[in-house]
Amino acid sequence: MRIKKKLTYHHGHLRRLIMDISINTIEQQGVEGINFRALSVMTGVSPGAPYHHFEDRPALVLALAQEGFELLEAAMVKTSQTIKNNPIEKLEALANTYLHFAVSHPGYFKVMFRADAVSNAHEVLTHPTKLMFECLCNAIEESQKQGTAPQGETLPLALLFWSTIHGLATLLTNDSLKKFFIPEDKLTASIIHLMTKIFDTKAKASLAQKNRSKKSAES
Amino acid sequence: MRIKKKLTYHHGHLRRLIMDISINTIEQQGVEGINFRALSVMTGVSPGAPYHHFEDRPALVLALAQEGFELLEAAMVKTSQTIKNNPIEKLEALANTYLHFAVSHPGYFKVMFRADAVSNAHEVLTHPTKLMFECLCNAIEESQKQGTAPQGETLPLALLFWSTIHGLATLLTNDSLKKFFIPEDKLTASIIHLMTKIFDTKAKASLAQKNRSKKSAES
DNA sequence: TGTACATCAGTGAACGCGCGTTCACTGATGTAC
DNA sequence: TGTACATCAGTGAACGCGCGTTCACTGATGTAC
Repeated sequence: MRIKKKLTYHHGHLRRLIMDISINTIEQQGVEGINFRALSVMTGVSPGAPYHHFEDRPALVLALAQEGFELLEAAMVKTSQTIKNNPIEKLEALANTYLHFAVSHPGYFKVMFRADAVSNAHEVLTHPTKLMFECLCNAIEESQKQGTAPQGETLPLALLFWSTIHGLATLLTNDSLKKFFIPEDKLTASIIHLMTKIFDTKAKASLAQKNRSKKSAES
Repeated sequence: MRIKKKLTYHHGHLRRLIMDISINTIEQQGVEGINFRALSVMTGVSPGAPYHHFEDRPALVLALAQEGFELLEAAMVKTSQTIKNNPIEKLEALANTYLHFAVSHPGYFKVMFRADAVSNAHEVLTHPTKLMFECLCNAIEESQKQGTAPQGETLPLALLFWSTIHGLATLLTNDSLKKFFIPEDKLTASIIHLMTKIFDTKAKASLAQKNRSKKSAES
């Protein structure tokens, strides 16, 4: 294996390059910004070349979404396995992982969560998403067993948790917060911490406690 | 004012019709589905006619987003004013209003929260959004004063609340839940209720309480 | 109440380019023997 | 180690249409007097 000569006839990593540039494009212009012709120009290749790696445009979009879901899933699984015996801490770490993924890979995040004809119900997308969601469910269930999350069905709680981190990720990546008021970086971590604390029934009890004593101090 | 004759030379409500059809199109195909030529066909009008009502395609998209934000803001303000003296109930009602808007107007919801060059930082969008967010902030602040929400800064709490309802709305409107597992209609209301309860420090204390007594019963 | 005129909101033909996609081709690479 | 051959991954010219946009025009509507 020698150092790859430049300007070989065979590009060598065209598929990878196309996907990377696409993600970059999506970050700036959204998924509609993806353009096979422009892509061929940017990769220094003829217009037909990309078709040796992606059947058509929708196939590229699907491949990007799939890769995104797999990256996110891998990150969540890894976080999940790293932290043992402390479900609340694990929940907070999972939330941070999710947020960090969205913020540092907004292109992937955008292409993953768009309901178009292509992506809907494709097994290659649903599978990693289910695994990712399982991480949340498991962490919450552990937390419930330990008595640090509200009792009852796990599913609604997990969905609530997912909604929260997904919503924050969405508002961050679509610039809703930047546009309107918020110094993002500072707040994100504290919001996640707040969320975890609110989820934690024990901590919550103490919040109410603090609250009550404060009130009685006032009166 | 007589009944409007059909087939007048002047259409009479072309602008309204174009916007309605656009929203419909977005529901099914996303914002990229909007197409001036198709729109002129669907409204039974020549290709040039829409340009008397919208400067260009981006202007139409902006108008749709603006209308969406105004509708949402109006709904939130109305809900906010309807419920007095019960901040927790108001919070839950606001959440339901937000969710209901997203689910019953997915076209508006989609066009509102997309970060493209057009919509970014446009005053016509930021203004109603700020007012909407203020509804949340006020309700949470009231709740804090009453001692039914965690103390501390209001902003992070409000942002957390917004994230949650926005995340759930997003996951619902982009079919993430439908695709993967969830019977939406049943869960939505119960999740919102759960969220509100979790937010409510008093109710939370009782959750932890129930929890503790259950644990001691087990041991 | 009728007439003149400005303005509004259509028509429909035309322009033009962006962009996805195809195709016959050819140079590079890998593998069998 | 060299040769033959299959396969892979490029080239570059061409096709064609979808779609935004323009423009000179004209019919309808409203208002001043």
